[in-house]
Amino acid sequence: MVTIKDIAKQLGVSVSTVSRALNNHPDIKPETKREVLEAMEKFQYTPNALARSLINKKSYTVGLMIPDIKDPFFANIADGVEEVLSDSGYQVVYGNTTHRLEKEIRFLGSVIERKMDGIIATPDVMNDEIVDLLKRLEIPVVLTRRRPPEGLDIPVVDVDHYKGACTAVEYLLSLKHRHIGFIGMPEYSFTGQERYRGYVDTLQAGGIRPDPNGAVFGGRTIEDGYKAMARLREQFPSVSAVFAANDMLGIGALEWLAKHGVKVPEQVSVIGFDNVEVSDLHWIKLTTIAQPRNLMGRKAAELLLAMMQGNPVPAEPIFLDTELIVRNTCAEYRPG
Amino acid sequence: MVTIKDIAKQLGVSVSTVSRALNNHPDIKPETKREVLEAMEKFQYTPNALARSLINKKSYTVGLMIPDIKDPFFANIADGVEEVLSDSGYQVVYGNTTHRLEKEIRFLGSVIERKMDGIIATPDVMNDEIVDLLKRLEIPVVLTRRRPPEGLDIPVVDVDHYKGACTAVEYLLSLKHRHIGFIGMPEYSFTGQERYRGYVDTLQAGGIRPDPNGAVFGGRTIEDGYKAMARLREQFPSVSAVFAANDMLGIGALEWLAKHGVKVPEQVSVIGFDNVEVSDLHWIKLTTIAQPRNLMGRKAAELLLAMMQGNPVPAEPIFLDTELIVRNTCAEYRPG
DNA sequence: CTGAAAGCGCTTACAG
DNA sequence: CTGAAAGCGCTTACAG
Repeated sequence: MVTIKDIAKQLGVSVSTVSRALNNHPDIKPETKREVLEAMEKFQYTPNALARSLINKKSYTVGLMIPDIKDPFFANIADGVEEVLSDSGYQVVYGNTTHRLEKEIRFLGSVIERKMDGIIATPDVMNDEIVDLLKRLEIPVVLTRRRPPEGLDIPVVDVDHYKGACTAVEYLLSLKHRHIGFIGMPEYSFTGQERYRGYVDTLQAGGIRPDPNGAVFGGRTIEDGYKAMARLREQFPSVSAVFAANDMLGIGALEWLAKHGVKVPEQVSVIGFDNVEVSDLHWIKLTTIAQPRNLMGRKAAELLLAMMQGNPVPAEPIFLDTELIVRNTCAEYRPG
Repeated sequence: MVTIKDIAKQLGVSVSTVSRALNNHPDIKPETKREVLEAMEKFQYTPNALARSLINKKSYTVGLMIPDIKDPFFANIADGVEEVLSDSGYQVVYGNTTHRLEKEIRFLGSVIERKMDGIIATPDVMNDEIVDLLKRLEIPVVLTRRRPPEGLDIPVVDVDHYKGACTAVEYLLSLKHRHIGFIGMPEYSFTGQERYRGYVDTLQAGGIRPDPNGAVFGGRTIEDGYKAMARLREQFPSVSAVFAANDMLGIGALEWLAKHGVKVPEQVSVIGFDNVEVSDLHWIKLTTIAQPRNLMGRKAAELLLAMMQGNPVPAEPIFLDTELIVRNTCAEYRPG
């Protein structure tokens, strides 16, 4: 491996001079600089980033902690993050934690040891241990998809789940539906709660008292949605439209309806949330609420960039707008 | 930030002693070691990995260069890679190159500068520039999904596309189909060629001369498959089964057939390749050839690990077996 | 403009 | 068992 010293020796100059050429320092004769640069080229010199970071106290490295890289949602965020960060000369180091606390802890340790300059994180769950570690980090942190606990002012970028849910239900209302069911995620899920809250509030704003039998909770998968739809039809037979808290649930509902000969959207309308790739498939064409996934990543990265440059942390969470994507699974209510 | 020096000062010992405690060096009194470790705990000392790497010439960092993290295929490989590497104490640094040569070059530069210990790479295309850079790396490299040029013995792990294609066509043959069409990827695609080769050879082995009108090439997407199916039916009207070189093409074909009232599998059978998530959807249930994606990542990582420990490079590429996944889109040939 | 020296945070012979 | 010293590859005052 060729170092700054080798180049210096070759040229009979000091390492300081070589370093100055490398760093575009003004205090160097253009002539000398040219010679050094040529020698570097010739000997295929590449600077050692580790040594540089050690001195500069800046590693140009950023951590990105996500629960599951296989989930297209996070893959898209990652893509957005990388887009802006790598253009600014940062290397992003992924921490794919597979929803395991132990992996999160390990990664956070790595972030400290490797002197990363900042981190964008979506902890699987925001428990005390994680919060504690996050506090100890001493570097800029931005949270995606999660809220910091009271008192800790870590900036956040997320989608406005509540508003998105309102949009979905308003759409159903505008289609004259009155018996609107809800298929939800597990009750402990924060995003699930927000979407449910949007559902309830919008119903009430529309003068409808939410039927206690109108909502079923408990999952995230197609299979969960399938079962939930079965349950919903049973306990809330008048249901003419359903708001599924995510697309997978919606697709599961669609599947149940298809298998049981219930026509969508003629007999039952379905709207989802997320705008997952699959939802646009010919056979599905699920009307849904799109989240700006790539944008979320970009925003988080821009925020982090600003913080790493010493700008103040925004006091308020950044909530990104969702978008209603009308496809084929919702229609105007027709009695009977 | 607390360093080894701070700990030493606190305890009135030398930095060597602290270092020895940190590294489980045998030459240290257990008593002393305990004290040092306690002090580290107390002052929340974390070693500086940059400084360590600089001396040890080992960064415990591995590069993973992939064309698109949003592609579930690569996300799954990445997951497999991370599974084994992070368990061995390595941090994996993703290089998401979005199919851009310039990003690949930049990432490879980063790999050198940051003194990564090895790299697993899927270059978008294997051109001279990339090959050149790969050669200059001086660290273990393993290729996934790509072949090294003649003469360069970089180890490879990939799926056996040829054999997978043979399996697919043999299955169709076993179903008594004789007029088997092929919907292919762009002709320059290596995997596309391999799968086409499997198609042609298996047909011939079955005593069927491939009809020149039986194959159409040109894409990878659902839309491409849709158009290709239209073309195939036109130029090869007797087609009773089609082998689509990937699932997206297969799904596109399915879509065309559905829209044109051609019953699958009663009138036309379709088999894909990849076993993409979507292919298992209720409405699709595409019979296909599964690639062991996670396993590919794991194998590549294990290989790299072995190489980083100084083991010799395997001379032959590692080809992983595919698996026929029978679902609902293929049936026995029925004339008429 | 240039070089010698100190230092970033650590490890590792070497001497005791 | 312990410490002083050299060194990993670089940067940056400081002096000239």
